[in-house]
Amino acid sequence: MDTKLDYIKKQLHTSGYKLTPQREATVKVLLENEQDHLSAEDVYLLVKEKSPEIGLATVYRTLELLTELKVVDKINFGDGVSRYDLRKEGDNHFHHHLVCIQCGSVQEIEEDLLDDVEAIVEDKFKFKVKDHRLTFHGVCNICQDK
Amino acid sequence: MDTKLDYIKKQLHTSGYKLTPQREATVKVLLENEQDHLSAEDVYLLVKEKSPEIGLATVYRTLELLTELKVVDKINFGDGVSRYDLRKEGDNHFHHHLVCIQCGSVQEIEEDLLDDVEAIVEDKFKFKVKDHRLTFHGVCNICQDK
DNA sequence: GTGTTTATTTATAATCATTACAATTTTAAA
DNA sequence: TTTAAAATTGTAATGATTATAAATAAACAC
Ligand SMILES: [Mn+2]
Ligand SMILES: [Mn+2]
Ligand SMILES: [Zn+2]
Ligand SMILES: [Zn+2]
Repeated sequence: MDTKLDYIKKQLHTSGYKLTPQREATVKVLLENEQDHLSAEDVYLLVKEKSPEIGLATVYRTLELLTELKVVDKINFGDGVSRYDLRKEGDNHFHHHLVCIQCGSVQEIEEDLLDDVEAIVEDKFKFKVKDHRLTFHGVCNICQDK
Repeated sequence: MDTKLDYIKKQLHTSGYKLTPQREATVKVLLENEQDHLSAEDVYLLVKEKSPEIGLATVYRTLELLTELKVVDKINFGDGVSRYDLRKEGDNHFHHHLVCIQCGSVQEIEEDLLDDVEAIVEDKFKFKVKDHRLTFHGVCNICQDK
């Protein structure tokens, strides 16, 4: 956990930003809830539990900054809010998601799986791929057993 | 164009809805701008040119209805608005997009390309795929030549 | 056809996420 | 210390979307 925090601290420093107490509190919440897909409001409420003096605007600005630095990915599952997803250290492509249309659960896929598709896109459409967003909508294994 | 309108009319009727003049005007705007990715506001402004008496709420409700019926897909490219994309007749999966991070252009890919990936998802994760969203972010061929 | 219910639309107000702003505090530099 | 830059705070403003109530239009029953 601290290794990851240090790594993020370095990423901030590299771009000329400091890890302020508020930013640290925000990053810690993200690290402690890595499997979730928290909205800005979610993060704000969790940060406030340990640092009640933090402002909502700061959380928004921190998440925006982390998004710019590619520490997190901002994603939208179609409900009205943006959600923030920590990137695994070293990953240069965003991971994929399986959204269940029955129970709403969100499962993650670490494997890239898109090498072939990207090759086609680069070849046929002459499009230089930098990143991607892939979400499948369907029925999760638990809901299938009902 | 009229064939497509009739087809959509049928889809509405099948689900117990009528093609009111307002809905027809909205669908026509979508058909006339098939290559674009219009926001609700965009659609509203275009509809108003020919039917000035239409209300914004009606456009929103119509787009919502068409989304439920899978006549259109609601998509979010990360700017603050939802955009609406007509499905090609008979397509049961949403098409893909190439978003240029330099000029902002959005290119469409009709080919599915995901058969193999979906097979893996269904097999390995026991997830029954119903639909997908795939967007590549990168540099379009025009911007590469600069 | 007349009266009655239901669906739809309209204009507008309310909501809610996000962003902008001005004042204040913290940190770094001189 | 004095000064300047960076960051934060609380709150106001914005802007997209949704909810509401009154008005219209369409479908239905007699
Ligand atoms: Mn995720
Ligand atoms: Mn499209
Ligand atoms: Zn499920
Ligand atoms: Zn471009």
